[in-house]
Amino acid sequence: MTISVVLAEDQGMVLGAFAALLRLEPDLDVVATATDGHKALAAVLEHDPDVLVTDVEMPGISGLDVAAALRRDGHRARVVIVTTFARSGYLRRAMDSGVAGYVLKDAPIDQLVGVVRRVHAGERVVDPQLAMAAWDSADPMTDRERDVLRLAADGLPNGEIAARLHLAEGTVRNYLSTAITKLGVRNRIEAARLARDRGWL
Amino acid sequence: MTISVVLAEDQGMVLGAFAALLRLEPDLDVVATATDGHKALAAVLEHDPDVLVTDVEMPGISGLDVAAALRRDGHRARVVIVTTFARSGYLRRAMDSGVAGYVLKDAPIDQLVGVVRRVHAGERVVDPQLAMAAWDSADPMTDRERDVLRLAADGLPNGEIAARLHLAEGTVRNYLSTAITKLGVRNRIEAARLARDRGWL
DNA sequence: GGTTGCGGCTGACGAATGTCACGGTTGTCG
DNA sequence: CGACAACCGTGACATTCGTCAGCCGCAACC
Repeated sequence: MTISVVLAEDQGMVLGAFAALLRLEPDLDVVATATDGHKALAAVLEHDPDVLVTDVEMPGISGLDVAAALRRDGHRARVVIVTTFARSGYLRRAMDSGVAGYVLKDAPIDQLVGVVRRVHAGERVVDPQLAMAAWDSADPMTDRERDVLRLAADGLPNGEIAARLHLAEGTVRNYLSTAITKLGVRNRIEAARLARDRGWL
Repeated sequence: MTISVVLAEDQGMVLGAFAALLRLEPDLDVVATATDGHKALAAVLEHDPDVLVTDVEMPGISGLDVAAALRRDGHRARVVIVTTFARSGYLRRAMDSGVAGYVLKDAPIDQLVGVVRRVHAGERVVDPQLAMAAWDSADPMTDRERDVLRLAADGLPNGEIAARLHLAEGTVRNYLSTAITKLGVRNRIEAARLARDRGWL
């Protein structure tokens, strides 16, 4: 019995390479591919595959959002996330979204096929060293601090951030200040870098 | 007659997928793979391949640096750059380094094989729409402005930037100001984003 | 030789950012 | 209930950042 797979990845060349590779496995059947989150979701609904293999960072909606949507609708497809960086925040959100597997693009290629099979067999598979890292790095920021930092990271000045969030400018400064302190950095730029690297934005 | 290829790419899974794919072509022979710039350079020197296919962004030295080193030593290997983003600054540097081919990971997978063959045949191949973009987007910044912006992008405050470059703090502020004006943005954060996206840092 | 333009460099000054002390609301626990 | 802790929100104040006017050296050009 073959395992049907939908594959989503925004870089066409990588998508093509992964697809070609999975097709070499006799027990796997790549029934569709997609280059963004919306198309991935549509492809899953249309083809009802056993497994969805998806990148996190894609144009439009992310792979994590697709996983959350499938879980909400009670869809049977099991989701494997394949991503570039070991961002522990992503892993946490992935777990909350009921993702079944989490693999790094740094890993050897054989892992991908193996994880697809194990996930289809009912296991939940996470890169072990990544699972460790997720524990001791919980996001210390509050929702408001995250909102403000997200906008600050795009280069918006405080005044504009305040306008968008309907806050006083002093309030925006204060949230940024607490975020900077909590993260142990010197200014908004370093705060944004650190938070992004950890997957907290 | 087969074309011998060395393949360099830091993400193990992508490297494996590309390698597997190139090996499917009867006229291509992948003689070695590498996961960073140093290993790529060593592999080329050891195996003397016809073509080196390499990513730009890798730990240690970049693919562009490898290309420049090979050119300097007068090595016969022809270089194909495969990269994620259409950063026109990279393309410019690639051309200066004597790179023979430049492909985007967004492109379909068939292009990679095609470009390797065409490059081996003596052609110089660049994604056409990318070549257009490179023309009208020359870096308007001076060397000093670039130095300062690079450090500012890492979140260093002006005082520390000044110390590292042996400048007065006012001078640093001024370079950043001119850079911000030239790029047509509002502050250092937006300037850093824009310059990075264009490959100017 | 004059002058025109560009890049490196600087200090002064207004504008934005970061810090601090504080009040209001909500939820939890003894 | 009262005490406590956590988060949201604000204005005042010091620090940092961004802009401006200007000086120097150098190369291009008539």
